[in-house]
Amino acid sequence: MEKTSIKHILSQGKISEDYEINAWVKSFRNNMFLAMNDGSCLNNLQCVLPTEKYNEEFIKTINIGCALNIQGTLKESQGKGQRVEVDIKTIKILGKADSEEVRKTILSPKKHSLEKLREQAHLRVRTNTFGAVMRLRSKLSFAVHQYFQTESFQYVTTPIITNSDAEGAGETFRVTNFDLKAIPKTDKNEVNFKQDFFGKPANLTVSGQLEAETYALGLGKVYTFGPTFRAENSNTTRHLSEFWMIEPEVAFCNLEGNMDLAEDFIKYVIDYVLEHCKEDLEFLEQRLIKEESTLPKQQRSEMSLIEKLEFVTSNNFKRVSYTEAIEILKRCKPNKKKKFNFIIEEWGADLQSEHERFLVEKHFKCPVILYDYPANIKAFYMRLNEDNKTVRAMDVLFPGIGEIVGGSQREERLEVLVDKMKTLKRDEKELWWYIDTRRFGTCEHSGFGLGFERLVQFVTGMSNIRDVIPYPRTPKNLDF
RNA sequence: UCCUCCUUAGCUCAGUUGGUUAGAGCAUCUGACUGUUAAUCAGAGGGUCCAAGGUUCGAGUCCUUGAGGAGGAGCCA
Repeated sequence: MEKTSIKHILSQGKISEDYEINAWVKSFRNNMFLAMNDGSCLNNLQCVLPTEKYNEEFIKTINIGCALNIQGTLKESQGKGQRVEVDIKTIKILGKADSEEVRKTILSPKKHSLEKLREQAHLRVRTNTFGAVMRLRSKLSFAVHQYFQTESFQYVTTPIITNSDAEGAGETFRVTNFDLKAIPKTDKNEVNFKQDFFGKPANLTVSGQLEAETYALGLGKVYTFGPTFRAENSNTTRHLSEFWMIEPEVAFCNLEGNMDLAEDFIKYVIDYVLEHCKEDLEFLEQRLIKEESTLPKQQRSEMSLIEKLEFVTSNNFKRVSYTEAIEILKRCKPNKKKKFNFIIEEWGADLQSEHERFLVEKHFKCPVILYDYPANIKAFYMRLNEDNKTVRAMDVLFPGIGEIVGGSQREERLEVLVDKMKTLKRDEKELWWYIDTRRFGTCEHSGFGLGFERLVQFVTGMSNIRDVIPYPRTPKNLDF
């Protein structure tokens, strides 16, 4: 007999046919009813044990958490909670789970806080919530590749170890082979990197953008999807030290095209999971409703999870220039009544998350793309506008999670780029290869970075980014 | 990194102005149960009160420091 996934049995199983499954026990009621789950889908398969055929000793070894092999016949369920169930013909215990030990873990059949589940991250994937989140994460990554591949983008893997920390995107983790107890020093008592593995300082990447740009200027349309490392001491529900980032980069494309791409891409992947992960989304939606039921009505979400996702895919993102945003913020109530911690007084102010949240959640009530920011608050590689004071930058802002995409049209003019690097004291020698591309057939090009975990957060409704990645890495946390 | 709050049984939490032997629900164990749905019913066991130091006749409770966690801010994706 061929082994079958529970997903297949529940969706396409035929009554009176025999099936074989390998799965874990989710609950065992009345010494008779086994709720089995193999991770292929949210729902369990009920398997009914003919109690008279097995002795007490054997039945006692079956516990929550056990891995079992079951063969049996599919039939209509006599009980009410499920459509079909399996009458067990043979049952084998593949892996035991001692109930005294199980009760100390989050496998024990009761409610557990998300913090407790995080402490047992190796077991939390066996819960309904994390099973749903991780299946959605998997489908979302597939949708990411599917979108770009059907749009004729080439997948590029940019280096994880880099020699540059000049990208300006954040603090880096150092990579070294040195014996930390005896670090070689120079005559001037500085670290002698010539003796390190690469012969120069090495870091984990904070962004594949600069490398991706060079590849776009050859392959035309490229995207990266890989791990990214930031050593900032950020302790928030939106930051990880190790996260996955998607960075498309397109030659012969201006900022408008970039915004179109970001919007189309996000809508595509959300549509994809709405179509392919309905069951898991419905479960997460119910979970959210239960979670919010303890809150006062004003703090509850106006839309359910699926309504929110459908709203995003069926409405245009509101595109607002930085200058327009400042005008709106200057005139808005919380600014006039000094409810903001940072009062907006004049053009040029950096927008704080309270301002972004006001625009997205209160003023426009839909995803917002802000563009054309003041040059002096943005990175060196962003293209300077004709006004000489703004750059072609854009941020996509989402309700609840803030900035989900940050991107720009890149500065393709050699002189302007080099001038900018001089002003901002960037090391031109280190980025010679990046500058070089502006010498040989330079062209208008654009791209953006999208934090994959923030996307998973938005789609699953999980409020903490640590709950949408298998093993979160954050300051002071490296437990698995 | 800054601000606020939290840390008591396997889990979630209560614990009065500092005062005998630290409680509850769930989970676990034992027993009952052939149609259960987080099964139910009866009984039992289970504690380094986060750590170190201090105040006190006496500290789960007060003070100091440290470690973790949560929320918010900054940085950002």
